Amino acid sequence: MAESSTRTVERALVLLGAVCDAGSLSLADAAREAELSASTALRLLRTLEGTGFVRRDPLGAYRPGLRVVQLGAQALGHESLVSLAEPALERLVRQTGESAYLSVPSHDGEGVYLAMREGTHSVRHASWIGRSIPLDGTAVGAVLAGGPPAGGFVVVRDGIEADVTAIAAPVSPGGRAVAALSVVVPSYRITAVEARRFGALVAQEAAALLTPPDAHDTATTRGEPA
Amino acid sequence: MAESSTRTVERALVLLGAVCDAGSLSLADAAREAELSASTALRLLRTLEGTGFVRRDPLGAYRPGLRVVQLGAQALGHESLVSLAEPALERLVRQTGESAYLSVPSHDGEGVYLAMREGTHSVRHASWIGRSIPLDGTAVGAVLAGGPPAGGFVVVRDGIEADVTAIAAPVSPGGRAVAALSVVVPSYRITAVEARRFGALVAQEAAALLTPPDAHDTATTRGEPA
DNA sequence: CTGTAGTTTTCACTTATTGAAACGTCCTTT
DNA sequence: AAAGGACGTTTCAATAAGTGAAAACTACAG
Repeated sequence: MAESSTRTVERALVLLGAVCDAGSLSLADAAREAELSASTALRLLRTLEGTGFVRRDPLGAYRPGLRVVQLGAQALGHESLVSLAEPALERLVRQTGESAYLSVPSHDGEGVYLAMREGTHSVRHASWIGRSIPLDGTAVGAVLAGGPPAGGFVVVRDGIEADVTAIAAPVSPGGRAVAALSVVVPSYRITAVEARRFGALVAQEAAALLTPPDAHDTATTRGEPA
Repeated sequence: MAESSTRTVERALVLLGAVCDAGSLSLADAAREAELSASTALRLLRTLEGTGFVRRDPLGAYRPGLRVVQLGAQALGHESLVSLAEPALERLVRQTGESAYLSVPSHDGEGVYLAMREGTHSVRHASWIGRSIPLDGTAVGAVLAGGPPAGGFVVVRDGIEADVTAIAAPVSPGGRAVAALSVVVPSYRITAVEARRFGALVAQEAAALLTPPDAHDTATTRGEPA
């Protein structure tokens, strides 16, 4: 039912998230962000600092530490989806000229961009890996949260971001969407017809993503040899 | 003096680190790794799970969660060093044909690879972003831990890894090494003369890395507008 | 010089974390 | 088939450990 969580740890993690989200945060700001008293926030941040998860810059502000970078990079490496998706993103960029993304549902009812490939146009959509995206009113959200879309893909013109059209398709092995491929285009550049063409491409890549039925990373599972 | 740390949080972070290092860990293994009782480990891992820092795979094993990937990717993006170093790594690969790395000292007396560029040779060194490297007996370690090397760079032939020669130079604005650039080559492929040539290249790039005297990322500092 | 905001330390309160023990389950061994 | 072992999970009493108000101290701004 409710969550059996350790409050201290939860708070520390919120703090860590706040620091990472902001990129740089003063103690007071961090405390406010996490709704903690200054003394508690200080203590927790010190712990995070001691373990390398945050560091203080010369002005005393808290910043993400190297441990975060290290663990994140490791995790990204292990994330088989990302490596699997790279070729697909590559192809989408080649075929559409636009930036292509891989995103997955996050734990808190949002989505996260896991990988991207920049488009070739000089005016392109500027987003980035690790960014959270709301599931409401976005193409990615529609395919991640909702059931399988009608034509296999979703087009959202001028959703949360004006002047931008997003085209997304679900990666759903066995029905449930575990990820989304998407292409994001400045709206002025795309017609309804072309959007459908792109949609078909995205849907095709998304469908093909997990079809090669091999066990890709069973090697590193469960402890080491003796 | 000693560290004023919250034990609970420290333990949880150790657990998180263990899971990320292993890529996949059973509860019992994680508990052993962190030297915790099973019940404590379970409770803490549940907290980490609830916040998205770890997730359980279908077999019940713990794996790094999306939050880790997200925060790590964000941090990597903010890490100005990485973006600054990209062109330098690129150039090193072009000039040497070998894999080039950016690494920084970690909090625990080790180093971490932050960025790399793969070499063009078909036989190349396989390492990866986020990997820890000992500071003893490595070229990177020598420049990160020790003072400024004699010729501006360090060559270590067959250090911890046999058959591999590493050439590293420190990025040290104002004396202290904050990072290292390095090139790693299969030993059979490189002569002493060429090693010196590479060394000069690496040293040159390392020295130039932080010279453009501009404040590169003051923009995102300290909260948002109003 | 006075006032406001931030960072840090201290300390008494008590809440929230802890780990041994017990239980059920799923394998492996005999 | 039965015994043994390892794992995941739950419970619960003991107490270790986290908490936040307040005060001290610093740094600015008016």
